[in-house]
Amino acid sequence: MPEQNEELKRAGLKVTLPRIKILDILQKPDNQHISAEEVYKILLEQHEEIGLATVYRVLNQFDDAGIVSRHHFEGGKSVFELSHKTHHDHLVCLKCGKVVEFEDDVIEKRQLVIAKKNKIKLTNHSLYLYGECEDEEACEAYRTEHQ
Amino acid sequence: MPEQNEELKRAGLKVTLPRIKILDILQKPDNQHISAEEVYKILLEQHEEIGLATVYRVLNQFDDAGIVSRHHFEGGKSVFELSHKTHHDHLVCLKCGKVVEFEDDVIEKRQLVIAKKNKIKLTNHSLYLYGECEDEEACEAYRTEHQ
DNA sequence: CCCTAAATGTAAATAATTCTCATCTAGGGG
DNA sequence: CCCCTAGATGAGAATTATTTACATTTAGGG
Repeated sequence: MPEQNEELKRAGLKVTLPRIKILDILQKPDNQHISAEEVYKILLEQHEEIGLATVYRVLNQFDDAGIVSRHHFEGGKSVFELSHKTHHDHLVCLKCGKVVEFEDDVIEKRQLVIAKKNKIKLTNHSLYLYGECEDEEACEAYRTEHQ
Repeated sequence: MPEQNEELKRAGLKVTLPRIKILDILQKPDNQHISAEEVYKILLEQHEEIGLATVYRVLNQFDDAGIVSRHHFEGGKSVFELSHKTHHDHLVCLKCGKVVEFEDDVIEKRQLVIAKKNKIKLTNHSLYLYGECEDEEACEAYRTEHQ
């Protein structure tokens, strides 16, 4: 995991246990779109003595550094995901909570057109599609599995 | 304002002073995309003795009833707007806070395609474009005017 | 190895929103 | 037109998500 340390150093952050552990958690495929609270719970399960405030602080620093990006899904709390991937938007099933990432050039281009038409220079955007899985069985299964 | 009372009755809500006053505020063109706190402040200025809890309750009821729709702009708090208009998305200037509403058929259609491709039945979506006014003077002026 | 700026843990503080509960009132039924 | 009750309200306590204060600890450059 020397690349991890590199990532922290590049961001001007000291390499500390909390940061390594949190980065570790964020890198697990299961933990995409995770909230601060959930990160904290996982740390507890790992018997790491890391405070919730530190989790929030570290996630904010990661966000500032561009290591993660923050999303506001419906329901209030923020969720985070590693941002080394290319830009993408989200499709969320409101029943089972499954999140699908997608990228659509047509939509991206239209956004630029719309912004320009309104004389605004686009800096970023958020697009969330909400719906329900067509396959109800798979949906139900996914939901129970992810508590 | 009998149409207002009608709107409340249709939603199964008793016609009460707080509801009338809040609906009144929401109908002013200046008060599009207003937060609960802001509604409360206006009520105070009008010397109406309406509690903040009531403002939240009423806005939630209006949302449930489809009278308003709720948006989560960046920055945490929810804003509300009357929803009698047709569907539209939002373009927000992060410097002056100006909000432009737009509707784009191309984007709408692409969303349906993307959802279908992922076997999800789309129920709703949120699209916010964030940027900065190209005309900096107008932007600054707008900002100072809207405190 | 040492020193300092940066990081951390704990607990208290904030912010947005919801809930509790005692009191009040809109409006349908008599 | 009055009365009664389900529904509405106000005040403040409670919750939830997040940030801050502060005393203590530690990473890592010199």
